[in-house]
Amino acid sequence: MREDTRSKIQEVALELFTEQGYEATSLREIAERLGVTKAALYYHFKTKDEIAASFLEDRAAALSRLIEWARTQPRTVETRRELIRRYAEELRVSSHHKVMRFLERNQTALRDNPKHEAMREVMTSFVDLLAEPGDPLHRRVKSSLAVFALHATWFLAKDEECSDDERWEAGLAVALDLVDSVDADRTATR
Amino acid sequence: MREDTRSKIQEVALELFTEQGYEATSLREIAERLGVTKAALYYHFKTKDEIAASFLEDRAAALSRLIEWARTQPRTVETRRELIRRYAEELRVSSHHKVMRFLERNQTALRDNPKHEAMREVMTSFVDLLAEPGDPLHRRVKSSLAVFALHATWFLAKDEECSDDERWEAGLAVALDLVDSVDADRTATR
DNA sequence: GTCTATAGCGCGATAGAC
DNA sequence: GTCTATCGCGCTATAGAC
Repeated sequence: MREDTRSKIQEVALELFTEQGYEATSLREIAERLGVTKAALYYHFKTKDEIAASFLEDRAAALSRLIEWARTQPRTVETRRELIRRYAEELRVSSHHKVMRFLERNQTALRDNPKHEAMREVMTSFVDLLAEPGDPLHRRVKSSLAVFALHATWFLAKDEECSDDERWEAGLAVALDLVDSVDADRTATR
Repeated sequence: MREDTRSKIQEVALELFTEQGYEATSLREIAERLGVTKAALYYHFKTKDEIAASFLEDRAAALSRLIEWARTQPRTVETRRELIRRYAEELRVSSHHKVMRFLERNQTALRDNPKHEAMREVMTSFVDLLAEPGDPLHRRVKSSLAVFALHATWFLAKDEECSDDERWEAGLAVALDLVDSVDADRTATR
């Protein structure tokens, strides 16, 4: 119950940063929500940016592990399908989708955060694994959309008349479909 | 040369809001870039929010006209394909893609701006036109991705080794492909 | 590990001269 | 239509007691 003030700060900050925006959320609000003062936050994190960096770093590391795994595999459709499945699972079981939504909604505000830059690079590597080096632009766009399809199902308005599981399944189905479609196109024009 | 101070403010504001973020851009920066003072901006716009609202309103109106046209047409694949083509053209020839990029990167900051809310609603209507009322979730996700594909080609890093025209064509090709794919799926399961 | 108190700054916005 | 000057605020961050 002592040291998890730190993780409670992260949890509340992630929620407020996402819902109200990073810049629009003051440390006073975060502190108030936790029943402490601003000064207490500064014991756990040196700056406001460092709070954001803390969860970006965590998720970038998780993504890196996934990428490392993929690099040990042959560059086939099967590997790509499995990569999509594993990433979809990561989104489902961890806070990953929350962090991605925070990122998506605060792109400019995080512009100068080094961990944001690191996260962008990892995402680029991830998307690169879904395409072949020589693929034309339209295939690479489609491959990016596969990843975006997985995110979109978490980002879309929660007022749809369906459960999180249904949303997750729909996103996965569309992503796999896109990977297959890119592969079919590649085979057809070989 | 007189009244176009107003449009110069809009132009500079749109660029800075997009590159640095809405909240991170101060009125002082906009004024300095134009060689005037903050007070001059207040002659043309009552508040900072009103500057953002001014270009959101303009593009929401353009999109509404497109939607009105589509509503006079039969709900067929051909109409949907033409709708996608017309929207792609709007993105290409006007400032529309700049405004959409600004929107995409400043979602939380614009949260309380009424014109942002209006824009969201218009975009929802637009995506709804691409799907049938009874379509399952995965088809609606795919339809949204068609629109996102058009945006993505403008939003993606400009450091790709290709021209704006090539990017535009790739986005259009992928978007039309998705519309066709949704229609094929609909026909197959009828 | 959390508190009170405050420094120091830049912001959006306004008043009123020209 | 643009200026100078200024107000009032809330923010990040720090100092130092407990």
